[in-house]
Amino acid sequence: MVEYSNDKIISEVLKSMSDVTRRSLLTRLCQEGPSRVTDLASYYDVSLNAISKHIKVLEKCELITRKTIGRTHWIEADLKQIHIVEKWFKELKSIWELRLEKLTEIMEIEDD
Amino acid sequence: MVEYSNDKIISEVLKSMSDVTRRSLLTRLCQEGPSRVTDLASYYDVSLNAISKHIKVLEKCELITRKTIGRTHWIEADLKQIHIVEKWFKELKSIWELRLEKLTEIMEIEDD
DNA sequence: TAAATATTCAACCTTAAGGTTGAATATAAC
DNA sequence: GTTATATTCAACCTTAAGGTTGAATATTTA
Repeated sequence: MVEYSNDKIISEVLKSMSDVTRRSLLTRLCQEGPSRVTDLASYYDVSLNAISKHIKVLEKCELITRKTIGRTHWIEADLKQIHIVEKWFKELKSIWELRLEKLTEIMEIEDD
Repeated sequence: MVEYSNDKIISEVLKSMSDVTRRSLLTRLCQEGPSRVTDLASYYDVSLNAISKHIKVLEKCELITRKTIGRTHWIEADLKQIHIVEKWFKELKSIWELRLEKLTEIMEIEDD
């Protein structure tokens, strides 16, 4: 089996979430459910355009989805991409554990 | 209880991990255990200085620790900061779930 | 159809990120 | 003590990120 690399996606998702405004937007979307761009923007000090851009960043890495009805864009959180990151965390931890196990083995052999 | 905000730390950790070279360094450090800067750098195409900078970024948000012995700096992974991010993910998910539960309640009332 | 509303596009500015090279520092080895 | 090794510091370059403003587009309302 060829396991293709998620590197690019993970980078995008992490970077996207590293901005405090975007994390706040995600939180708000989880709380409130589907929301309009203008309504989301009303909670922040920055311009509507800035929020529109943030939303585009989140959309690009699929942390949100957009449903356009007429002139209104309904934005909704989508947490599935977070699982990819969580999976990477898990892998990293297991790599760490694996080394510790090997280390313990070696020490046991040396004890003989 | 006053819950102080982890926002800044979370942003730093996420941003730090959003770079593919830094994630690779972390992985390698988990695999190999404490490593010297020069040895780490030998695996990458970029300059030693670039790696030194990456290590400083990881160090700043405490994803690694450094123990200097003579001229050699021993770098070691430290995954505790990852828990802070995982906690944030968990919170986000529970916020999402909470809304769904409320939504279900409302629908049940409407069913009466 | 004219005016208001919702949103994006485009151009621009400032700052930070990631890279480079060359020099500086500190320690170890000869 | 001179040379080699390990690492950082400093200055610089290029590109991208996040912000702004003003105009464009699309749709709804009056």
